Amino acid sequence: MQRSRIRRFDRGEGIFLHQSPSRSCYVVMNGWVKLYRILASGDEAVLRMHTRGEAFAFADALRQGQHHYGADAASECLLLEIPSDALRHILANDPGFATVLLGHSFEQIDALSDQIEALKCRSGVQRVAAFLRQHARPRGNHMFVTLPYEKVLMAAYLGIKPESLSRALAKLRDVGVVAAEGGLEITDPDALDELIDLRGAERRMAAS
Amino acid sequence: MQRSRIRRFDRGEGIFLHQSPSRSCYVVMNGWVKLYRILASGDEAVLRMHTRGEAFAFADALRQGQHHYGADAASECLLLEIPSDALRHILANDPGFATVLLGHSFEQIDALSDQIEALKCRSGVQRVAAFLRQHARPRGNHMFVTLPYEKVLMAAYLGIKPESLSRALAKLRDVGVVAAEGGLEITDPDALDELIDLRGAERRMAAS
DNA sequence: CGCCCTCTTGAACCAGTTCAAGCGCAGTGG
DNA sequence: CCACTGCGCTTGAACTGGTTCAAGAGGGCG
Repeated sequence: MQRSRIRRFDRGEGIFLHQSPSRSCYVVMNGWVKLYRILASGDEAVLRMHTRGEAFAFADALRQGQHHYGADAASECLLLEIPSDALRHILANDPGFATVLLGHSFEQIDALSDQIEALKCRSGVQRVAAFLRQHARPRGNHMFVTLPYEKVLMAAYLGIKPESLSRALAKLRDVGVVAAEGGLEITDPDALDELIDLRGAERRMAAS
Repeated sequence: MQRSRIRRFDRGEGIFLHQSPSRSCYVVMNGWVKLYRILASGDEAVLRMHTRGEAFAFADALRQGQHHYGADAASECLLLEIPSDALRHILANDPGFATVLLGHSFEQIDALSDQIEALKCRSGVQRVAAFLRQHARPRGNHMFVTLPYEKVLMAAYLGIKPESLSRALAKLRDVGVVAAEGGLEITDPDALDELIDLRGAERRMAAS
């Protein structure tokens, strides 16, 4: 573990590139990291966002190949950088470590499955609403969301354009999502939950 | 391993339900299996399709909780059913087995990431095209796709409605995808690849 | 034959994109 | 001190991709 080190990244700084050789894996100590791919078309697909306590690039490190995605700092952040061979060394010597990694992989799979579920079945507004619910924390006697990063990035993560995100948030004002000092306040969480579970036909009914 | 057994399922038959207690995991010997969730809205999200040689529900089996998704036979299929505690027993006694499971998990993560990439950046037609390329096999001096299951299911997997899939395939006829005995023939794979990598603005140019 | 099931097609409609303009604000330089 | 610029975000209007609803074609089967 003494071979690992803490590194600081500025907002927007690259951590590693897609298809670069994998030399390390990372644990987020602070801030946000974006995992993404640039397609042949030039579009960027944001695969995952990671924050404090979460790990990434473990799979790439263990397989000793290239990174399966790129990683950028989405905000200023601190990362624990673990060299790939150090990781493999731990895995070979500590039998319990494989189980820890397995557990971690399973959580990733769950998170990705949730995303796919949302992309296939929910509208943009619903995905935004779900995103807000997920990031909402109690504050005083209301729920409060501190937007974790810029809206351009949030939109990319949700699979919509920034303009659509802007319009989605405008619509959510009717359901008690109001701009507040440094974020958004959710005055009626139940209404938000209800909106998230609406199916297509019901959405139109509700809009009228 | 003598505690495992081979089971046969008919097309459409349920294998296990979402949130039912996890008692076994499976390896597909033959046929296709659909992993899905039913949302509160009533919509169905198809998360993954698995075929010969692929495994599923391992994560659920090891975590000893409930299934994180439902599973149905998409076609008639043969599955190797492994009881959860047998799996845990192997994991505890065979140190190399954890590595195998890890590798398997990483492949799942890659597959899910690819899906997210497609859903966030590609149009419906492009996803259909990519699906066909992925399933195309050489046959004579052409590429040929045997459609693996009904189009309703294929559409759900691709995150579009059956009608849209039908129209997408109609559009792809212009790019050399022609109906043939028992499937589709791809006369110009390069054209298909090109279409897959087109970005929004270029798509409209090409359409004219 | 009639029935069901899968798939296709058409027309109206809606969600999200695109392009363009405009606002508020921080940083810069005259 | 204030114009100027760049950036993040919002808003409007036109447009497109995909959905919805409804109708119909074709095949398999009792």
